[in-house]
Amino acid sequence: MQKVTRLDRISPQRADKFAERRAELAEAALQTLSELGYARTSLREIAQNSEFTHGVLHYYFRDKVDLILCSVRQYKARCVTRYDRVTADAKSYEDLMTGFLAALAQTMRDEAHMHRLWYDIRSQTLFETAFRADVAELDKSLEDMIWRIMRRFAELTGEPQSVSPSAIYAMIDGLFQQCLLRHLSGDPRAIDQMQADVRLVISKITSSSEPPA
Amino acid sequence: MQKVTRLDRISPQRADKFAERRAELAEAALQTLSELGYARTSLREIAQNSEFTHGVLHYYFRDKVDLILCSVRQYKARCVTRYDRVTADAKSYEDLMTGFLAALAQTMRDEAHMHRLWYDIRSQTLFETAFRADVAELDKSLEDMIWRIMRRFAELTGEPQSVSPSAIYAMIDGLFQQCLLRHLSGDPRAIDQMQADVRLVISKITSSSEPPA
DNA sequence: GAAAAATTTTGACAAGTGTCAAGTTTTTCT
DNA sequence: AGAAAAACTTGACACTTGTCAAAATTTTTC
Repeated sequence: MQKVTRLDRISPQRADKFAERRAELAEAALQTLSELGYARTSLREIAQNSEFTHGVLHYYFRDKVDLILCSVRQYKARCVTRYDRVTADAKSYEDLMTGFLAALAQTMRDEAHMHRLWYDIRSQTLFETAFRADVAELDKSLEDMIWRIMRRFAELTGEPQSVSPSAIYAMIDGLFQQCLLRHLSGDPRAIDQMQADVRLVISKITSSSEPPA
Repeated sequence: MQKVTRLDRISPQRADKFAERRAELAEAALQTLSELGYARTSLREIAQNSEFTHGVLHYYFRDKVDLILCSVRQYKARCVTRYDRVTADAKSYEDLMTGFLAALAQTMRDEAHMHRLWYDIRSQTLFETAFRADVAELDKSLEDMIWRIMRRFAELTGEPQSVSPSAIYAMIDGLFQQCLLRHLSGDPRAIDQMQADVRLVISKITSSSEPPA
């Protein structure tokens, strides 16, 4: 039992096994967090969503923070390429728009619980410095993801992009977050409305216009 | 001791006294929540930020949820008129813009902890149905507050508003939230950047333009 | 000023928390 | 197969949590 010096002089297959189990437990943590939220998630609850008992968590993770950080990183890996297929496939402005809006709607429907976990963790970051670095990095990755789409829009229209990547991301994120809350509150029009809003905003953003005098 | 039937047949001054203390304790709760965040705020901690001991909280509030709801409502009353002075005073587009951006910056600097509390509570709403109604109502009030400003912008330019109130609110809220995280993380350029972003976005939104073909 | 009511404190409760150490079981290696 | 290492379970610890009832205190009422 050397969970600390584990990565030294250990056969690669051993290390893989270790990492695999870590990933498995991190997955259980994600499941639990997305179900209960950060404030109500306990280690025992996480263990119950896995095949193991609560003690094993301290065999694979230093402490609770370590586990949650691992979970967040794992979450990240899955979602930062979510729209890349859309960008690659689009042949026209309307193509890209339709594809993007469809992808937004789909992830809202299928992964709403994961999204609420993300906003919960990011809010924790406003209080707890422990998660800040990782959350900032993930946030940047999401910004880049959105920016890739916006660059493609600009390519297809020929007009230059005047709004900064971080601002566009923040706005679309705001619309997405608003939709998530409505969607989880049972509003059936939430997704349609978000699609209309995002469409309009992108059209406004990607077209040049003079600011009023 | 009739904390339930209290409002019946009680002299108004008594009821006021009761409401006053409730407000006082709710204020202590706000203080604590904005300092520690929802996940780490306990009733004993709240009591320590007041002049009383923890037991008194159950004299004035049914339970923890009741207390927090009361706090949120109290928070609301203070902030939904934040920008109304700006709207009233502005004589020109640039006037309104400058005033709004200055007000945004000031509340970001002065009340950052309260803002992070708001985003924390709103995230809780994604999991807990208890706060949903109140948070939705407050969110709507904030949307109205922003809309009053945007209507004024439209008045001053003469152009009609094409983006919906909820969409504009969501976008500005997204920019504000992003700034808050950066600001609390110690980024000195966060506020300036937000001001520039908000300015650009409003100018794009309040000017008519054709969506690209 | 005594009785009654309202207010506040104190201390306890059951339940839940993160953490960890001492076992038990399983796997790996020779 | 037997020893050693790894993986996992169990049960406990010190502490915190929301809640509440009983006692102590203050305020009001007559």
